[in-house]
Amino acid sequence: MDHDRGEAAVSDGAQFRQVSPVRLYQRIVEQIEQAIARGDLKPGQRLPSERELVTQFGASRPTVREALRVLESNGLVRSRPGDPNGPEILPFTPAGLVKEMTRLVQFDSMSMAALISFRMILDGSASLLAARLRSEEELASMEQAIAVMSDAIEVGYEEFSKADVAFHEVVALASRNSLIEVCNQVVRGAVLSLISDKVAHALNSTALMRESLHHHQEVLEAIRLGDGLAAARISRRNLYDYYAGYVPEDERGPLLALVDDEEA
Amino acid sequence: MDHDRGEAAVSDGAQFRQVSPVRLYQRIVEQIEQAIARGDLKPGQRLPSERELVTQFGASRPTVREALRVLESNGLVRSRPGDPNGPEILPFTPAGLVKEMTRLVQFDSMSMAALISFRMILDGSASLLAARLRSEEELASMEQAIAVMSDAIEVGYEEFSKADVAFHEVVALASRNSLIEVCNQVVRGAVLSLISDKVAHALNSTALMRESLHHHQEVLEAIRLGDGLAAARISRRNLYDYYAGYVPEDERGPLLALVDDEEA
DNA sequence: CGTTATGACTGGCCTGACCAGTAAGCTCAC
DNA sequence: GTGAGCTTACTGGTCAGGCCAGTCATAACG
Repeated sequence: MDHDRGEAAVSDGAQFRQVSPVRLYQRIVEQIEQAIARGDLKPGQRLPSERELVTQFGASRPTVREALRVLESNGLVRSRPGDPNGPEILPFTPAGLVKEMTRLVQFDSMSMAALISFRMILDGSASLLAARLRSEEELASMEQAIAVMSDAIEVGYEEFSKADVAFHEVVALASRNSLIEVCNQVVRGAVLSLISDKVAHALNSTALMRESLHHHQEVLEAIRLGDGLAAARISRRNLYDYYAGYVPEDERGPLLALVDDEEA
Repeated sequence: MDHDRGEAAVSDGAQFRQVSPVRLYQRIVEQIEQAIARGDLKPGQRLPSERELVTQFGASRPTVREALRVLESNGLVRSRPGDPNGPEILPFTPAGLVKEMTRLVQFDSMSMAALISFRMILDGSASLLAARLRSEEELASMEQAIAVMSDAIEVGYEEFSKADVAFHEVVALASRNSLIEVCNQVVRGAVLSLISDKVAHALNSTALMRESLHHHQEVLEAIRLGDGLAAARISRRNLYDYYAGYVPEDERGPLLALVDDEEA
């Protein structure tokens, strides 16, 4: 029989944290990360050379290198062979976020419906914010993107799709929210990569491209007028019309729930 | 004089991509990442031991280790010393995303306003979808979560906050969109970790908690009635009221743009 | 039959070395 | 003096081999 003698007293007492052995390379990563976060190391500045870091940290070169590889994969520094100035501190970019988001979408096996639903939300919100926050320059960029789309219809779907993406990028930019920008970009990429094979055939018709162009013009018009709700609604409906075909019928409920905004 | 002989012909011809030397360890990372993404390696499964990987990849141990450290820092695998089964494939967690976001905000490459704005969009959309898609069970869970919040007011902010999170989790779940769920969780985590120090003092008042509870009840009521637009609007406004104080006044424009939905 | 020792693994870390680059500084011809 | 070219002292990328402290399965032991 277990009498649980002794141990009980201990477990009743102080709270112990889970102790996990911290690798040496992690310590190094932390120190450099904090130095960057504190601003002691600014983008463009250089880290000491690997061999110099070895002496400063008191670790071996492989260990220091492991730390540098981790920092590098996180987009914080970059090492170039032969560079006498040592590894460079990189400016902050959302590249890491993009990578993580992409992983999320890839590994977590999102359903097509979830992706498109999310895209409708993001693009709709971007349109709404763009309608209310856009500058004249951004509006001009959108008009220009639309013009490019219009011209691209003659060239082919390849070009048209590029111009299409460009338009959405400008709208996302005008929303003044880098998170929307990043997420939209990732989700759009994921959706496109999932249907790229089918879409080339399905949409390679000037009629469909013209219709798509028209829809985009409607969004643009709403943005021009500053009518955020309309811009969002039209934007969502466009996406639904585009992509609903790629979603099994019994999974379209969540998509429709985002379209029927006119509640009446 | 430069006559640009020869080179011109080349640069006029084929398009060359920027060539960047790919490190050996990156190749290894890619291969393992893809194997996981493809599903060849599932969470819980084990990688061969480092020495075994050395022979399989034909690289040296330091190189293989660099690859493993990168994968480990990305939360894909975990190595335990002495484990005879080799490194373990981990299930996906959004922890990396949270880290990335907080980093971006800390390094000033993303504004707090963007984070909160995004949270308003996500939570609003989740509420909207929940109002239109929720089952009776989910509605009951929400009511229960609200009840817990109500009780927690007496206990303290710690408990209240937990119940608060639980409510939002249920709403996100009811939106039937795992992307919303995860992103919402990530953004919420990032926001909380960034203001955790201030919030404990600011909100530790039963009056404020009561007000918050009341707001949540309003959202719940809208969800019960199936009024998606109202649920979304109230949800966004609540978040604004909560968090606007943490955003500099001159950056609140984008937030207000998400609140003023009643358009005249 | 339970317990304990043993040995064959594991990953963490180190030393020392070689190579292919880079760029600064030097030399030397002009 | 000044510019072009070479030398050299670095850089990071990679490797081979080794030591240590853990872990775990198994075999020997009580």
